[in-house]
Order: sequence, then C-alpha cells, then structure tokens
Amino acid sequence: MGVIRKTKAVEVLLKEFNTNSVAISAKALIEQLGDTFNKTTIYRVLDKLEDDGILHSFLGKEGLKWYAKCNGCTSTEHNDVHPHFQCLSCGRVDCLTFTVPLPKIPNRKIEVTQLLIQGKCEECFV
Amino acid sequence: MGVIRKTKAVEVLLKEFNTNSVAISAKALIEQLGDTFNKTTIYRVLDKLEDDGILHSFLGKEGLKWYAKCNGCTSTEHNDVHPHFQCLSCGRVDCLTFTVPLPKIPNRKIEVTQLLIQGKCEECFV
DNA sequence: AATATAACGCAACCTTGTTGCATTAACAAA
DNA sequence: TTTGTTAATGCAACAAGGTTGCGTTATATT
Ligand SMILES: [Mn+2]
Ligand SMILES: [Mn+2]
Ligand SMILES: [Zn+2]
Ligand SMILES: [Zn+2]
Repeated sequence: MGVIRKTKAVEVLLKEFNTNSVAISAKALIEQLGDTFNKTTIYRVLDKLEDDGILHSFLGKEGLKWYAKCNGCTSTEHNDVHPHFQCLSCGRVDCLTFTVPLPKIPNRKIEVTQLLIQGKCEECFV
Repeated sequence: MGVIRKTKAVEVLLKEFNTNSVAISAKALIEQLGDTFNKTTIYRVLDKLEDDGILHSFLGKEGLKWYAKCNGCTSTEHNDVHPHFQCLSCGRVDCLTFTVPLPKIPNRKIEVTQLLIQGKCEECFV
C-alpha cells in the first residue's frame, strides 16, 4: 500500500521531484537528505510513492535505482512506460517521451520493456 | 586484458556457454560451480572473457549481471549489441536477434542502448 | 486530550560484486 | 624433464546498495 499520512519525509521528497524535472537516484537522495532522514525512510517513501502511481522507478547504469515523476498514473494503473536517457558525462538521467515500436516476437508474451539509452546529453554534447 | 592461460576455470566456463545457448547469470554460475571454483575466480574469468569478445554482459531484472556468448566480436570490437528477453515465469534469459531502430534524439549523442524485454517465453507462454 | 497506528530511526543484516595478498599452476625456456 | 616466470587462483576482508525487525514517535481521527 502507498502513502497514508503526509509526513515531513513525504513532503520533502515530493518537492524534490516537483522542482527537478529529471530523474533522481535513490543513492543521490540519500546523499542529499541522509542527514535529515534515515535512508530506510527514504527507500520506504519512494517505494510507497511508486505504489501510489506518483513516481516510477527503473534501473540505470550499474543497476542503480532511479525514480521519476509519473504522468497520469494511478495506484491501480501504471501506464506511462517509456525509455530513459542517461548521460555518460554528467550522469544526468531523464525520461524520453517517445515509445519504440517492437517487432512481434512469435510465441512470446511481452509484459514489460525497459530501454535505457546512454550517451551525451544536450549539455554535454558539443 | 583477457585470458592468457587455458586454465580449468576458463575451460569449464567456456563449456558452460557452449552447451547452453541461453544467457547465464554470474549468480547462477556461482551457485552451480561455487564448490569447484571460488566466486572471485568466476567473476574474474567472466570479466576476461568479455574483454576478449567471447562473452558479452548485460543487466537483467533487479540489476543482476548476465553473460551470453558473442557472435563475431573481438577484443577490439564489440559489435553485436542486441535486446535481451527475460521470462518472468521461469527466469530464462536469451538474446534477441533483431535490433530496434531508435528515433533521432536532437542534440544528444547515443552511445549505448540496452533493451530488456520481459514477459513469457515460448515454454511458459500457453 | 486521548487513542490508534502509520511512519520513523536505528542497528543489524543481506546480496552481489570487488580488492589485496600469499600461494599455486600454466607454459615456455633451458 | 626440470626450472623459472608470472598469470591465475583461493581466501578473507571489504564495499555498496538495499532490506528487515523492532521499539519509539508523530499524524490523524474521535
Ligand atoms: Mn508511471
Ligand atoms: Mn558481443
Ligand atoms: Zn550530460
Ligand atoms: Zn519461461
């Protein structure tokens, strides 16, 4: 189940995702807020916000867990699935708005697709 | 640098990938061979075989590291990059032979793309 | 204000993977 | 075949990201 009480931690984490439009890793949030909140709390709040359809998560480089705001998802329906882009120079990660059409794979049922594109972002691309 | 001496561990691991056509996780190899070889050895041999262009690696569900045989790669050129499919029922992972065309992303340079498709494999798809 | 319990902090733990170092074994030269 | 070089191994200790259990705190309801 998701968030029930509007605690300080929920408030601060939500603000973090509302002021930044990029994705944020759990690791970065702990580095940034670890003095204010215990890392267990941060992991738990992120998890609950994902349950609520407010955030979605995905794995970046080296298997690190990243979170970003959802668009039009609910606790019952997580529909906004999309590729993510990770800059190999500055580390920045963001959501891409397009979807890639996959070819039919015979006799297999596709349930999830996760696409991570790595390269140089607008800032780092000369 | 890659493998220089044909040791027992190299031999056994290579056979593992030659008799199975699927991908194998480092974790599974350690579970299977951990009595015969130290896990450190297994990790190191896999790493070297990848350097040699004999194996390629990628991250599966939950950030676990998987390895599979390369086709036509060398130590200097790792060209066979492709999507992977992980069955959510039986856990089996294999390489997909197609490539997905990505749209141009303005002002960004794409260097790597990793696509993991999850669902039900031929065996588990009813 | 009193109560119920969701959320928290803390410590201890788990898992995958890595590092340093002494020992062993592959391989080629003698 | 013996010897010498050093790549590869085993072991123990560590690292990092994340999880769990439990006693305490604070939010929300009455
Ligand atoms: Mn979403
Ligand atoms: Mn390859
Ligand atoms: Zn960048
Ligand atoms: Zn399957």
